[in-house]
Amino acid sequence: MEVLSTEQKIINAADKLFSQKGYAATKTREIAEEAGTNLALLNYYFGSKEKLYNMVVQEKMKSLIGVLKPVLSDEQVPLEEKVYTITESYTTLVLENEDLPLFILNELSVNKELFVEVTRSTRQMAQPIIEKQLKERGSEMLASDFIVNMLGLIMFPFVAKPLLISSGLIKEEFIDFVTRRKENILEWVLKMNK
Amino acid sequence: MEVLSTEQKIINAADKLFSQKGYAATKTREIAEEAGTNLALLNYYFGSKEKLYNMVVQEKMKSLIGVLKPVLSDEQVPLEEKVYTITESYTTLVLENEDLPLFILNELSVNKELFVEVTRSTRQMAQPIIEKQLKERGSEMLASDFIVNMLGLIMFPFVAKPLLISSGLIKEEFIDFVTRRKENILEWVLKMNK
DNA sequence: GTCTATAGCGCGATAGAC
DNA sequence: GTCTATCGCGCTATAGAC
Repeated sequence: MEVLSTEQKIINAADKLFSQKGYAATKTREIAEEAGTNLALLNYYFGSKEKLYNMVVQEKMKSLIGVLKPVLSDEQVPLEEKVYTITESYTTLVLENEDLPLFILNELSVNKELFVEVTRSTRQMAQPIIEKQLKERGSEMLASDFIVNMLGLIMFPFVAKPLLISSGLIKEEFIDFVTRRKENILEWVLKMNK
Repeated sequence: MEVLSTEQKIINAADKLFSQKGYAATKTREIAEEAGTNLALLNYYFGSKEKLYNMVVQEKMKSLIGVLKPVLSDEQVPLEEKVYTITESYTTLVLENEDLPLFILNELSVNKELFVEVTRSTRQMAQPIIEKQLKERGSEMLASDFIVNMLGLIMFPFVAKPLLISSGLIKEEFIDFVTRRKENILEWVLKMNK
């Protein structure tokens, strides 16, 4: 039974609420209540709502984008292994944090400059490598299509989860659904490149 | 040169701003200004911010989900044609309204009950048909995977557009990118089912 | 129908006691 | 470090003149 500091409790509460509802719709009083404390302490520790938010966003972004770069841009790792590794780690990561993809996409659509450095350098490193590896396999697919297709197959069920649920899928089935997909994505991606 | 009524100008402005920034972050004063009028008229025509919002959401949802049901659940339309038709109409629709997918997904993730009727009936009609058509082609893919894969390949580039832009893609290239993909998605989907 | 002016309230932030 | 009480701004909504 771990005891969290008030500061950490506020970060956790903010993380949860910002992820679910976005910046504008989340009230600082709600965060404080969710953390079991009060508004004054939030400002005591973080100075303002905006500073607290930026702290949460930075953390989240690192966890999501940080996975891609080293795997994609490593010339020693064959395509199959890239797809397999990224499918595994993203599915696991996002299953534990299901609001993360939509949160990041929203953040990016508002604050477009936020992650230019990370994403641009990832692309510059990875694109030529992927392109070469696709050619070696005799595929004519573009590297950008390859990456978008792979990420789409992995992530789309999570961003579209509310649609799936709304159409009748129940919560437990959703976990089964994405877990089963994990086994198929490598096969699907390879077939598309044939 | 068409002249719009004040009421219609407010709807258009609300549509634009709600889609870009969401409900909480959009101020009624902004909407009024964007529409070239004032706050009082907004309330005169629509009663409240919330009522105006609901009007916008209903419209948008119909335009997006309404495309799927008749095509997917028509037994006379073969799978190839389904993929082709949906790819064409969704790509065109969303190119003219790029914030739409993310907007709908956000709306659904907050207000989960909103579209249960449409989505549930679409699934109940379409799932058995798709399942049968997949079997006839000798594919062992599940209907749910088929639909998620197809929609993911079509829509994911749009929801991930900020990421693509952030990684270095420029605006004009994005249009080329999704237009070129349109030509390939049918082929990709068919290969996946082999 | 359209406007200006303002009511009324919820929000983020802070003062100050403990 | 933690709390209660409160300030002051900016928001939605409305009253009332034209």
